[in-house]
Amino acid sequence: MEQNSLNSIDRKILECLQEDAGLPVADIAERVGLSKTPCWRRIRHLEESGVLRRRVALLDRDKLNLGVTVFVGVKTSKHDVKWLEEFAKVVVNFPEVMEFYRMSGDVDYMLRVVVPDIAAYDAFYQRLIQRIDLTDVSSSFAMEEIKYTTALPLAYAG
Amino acid sequence: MEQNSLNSIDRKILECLQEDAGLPVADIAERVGLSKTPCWRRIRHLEESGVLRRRVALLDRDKLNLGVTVFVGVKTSKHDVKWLEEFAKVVVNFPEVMEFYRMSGDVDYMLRVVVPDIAAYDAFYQRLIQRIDLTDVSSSFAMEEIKYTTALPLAYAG
DNA sequence: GAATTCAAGGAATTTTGTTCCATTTTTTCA
DNA sequence: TGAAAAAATGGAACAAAATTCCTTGAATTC
Repeated sequence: MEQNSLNSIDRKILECLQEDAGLPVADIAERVGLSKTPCWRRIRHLEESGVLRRRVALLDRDKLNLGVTVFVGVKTSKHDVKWLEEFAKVVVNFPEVMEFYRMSGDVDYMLRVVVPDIAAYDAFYQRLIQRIDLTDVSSSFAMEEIKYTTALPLAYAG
Repeated sequence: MEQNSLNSIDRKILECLQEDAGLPVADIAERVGLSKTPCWRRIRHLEESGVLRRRVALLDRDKLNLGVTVFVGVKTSKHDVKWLEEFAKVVVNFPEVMEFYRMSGDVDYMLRVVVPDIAAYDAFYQRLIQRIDLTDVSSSFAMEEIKYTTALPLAYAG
């Protein structure tokens, strides 16, 4: 029994839901060539197994006056666990920080920060370095968002 | 009449939906202190005005074997419009590219790429440079995703 | 302060989600 | 190979949610 691996129907279902999580089950069922009951059960199974994590609303950045995206690179010499945990905790709690990664290579951490304007970014920056001691921080501003998607590339998914 | 600006109820509604787009209107209504009809109308209005763009399903990267995130910086000397459009078109069409920005400063473009493993990233990279002539490309690998959210910081929103 | 516009809420209706059960298909294993 | 078991399917019944309708209350205008 294939407990985990997705077959082509499950993949199609996920593709649909990545595009539009509000699609009625009946519509999805039709697209994937099933009737609604088995389709519904597959969706529930995908939820239970955790493949389908959640459904969220995506808002318009510009309409909400949040047009500025900044990528922040952080280099640090302090590599002790305690400092790291503190650092992570502080950063995670800023709602302006939408993504936060520990990196290999040039920078140690990378943040994607969203704010209304440069002034707000500066304010954010001040609040950040006030809470944690950061020496080497570099900020790169995005001039244009050419693509932003939450849809994972399922072509690979096995 | 305040055609655009959100009042505190609209913001609460958006906060709810950014967290869980599947929440029944009745539940949201209760949380924001309205009955379902006016709450439903506000949601529809937010949709119609485009503030609420869409509802999507978020999947589990690891469970789908897509654990590798790479940030790709591209520098280019070719700044003519034609090349740029071609470049953008090619990049956008790669499903592995989840984010794509034109940047100020050090690099001209930045991509966030999601793939199963390093080998798949290399394959992606080969396909990319095969399609467009890129000279200066740098790849940084994320070791750990500490935070990833699609929820915009609405504290600012006016 | 009356008229008008706008937002709200309860109830009815429609749509969609969910369960139930019988049937078909697939898999297992003798 | 073929019967038994397991798993998946689909239609119908049921439950829950979304959507509409209509009336009432509040705010704004002139």
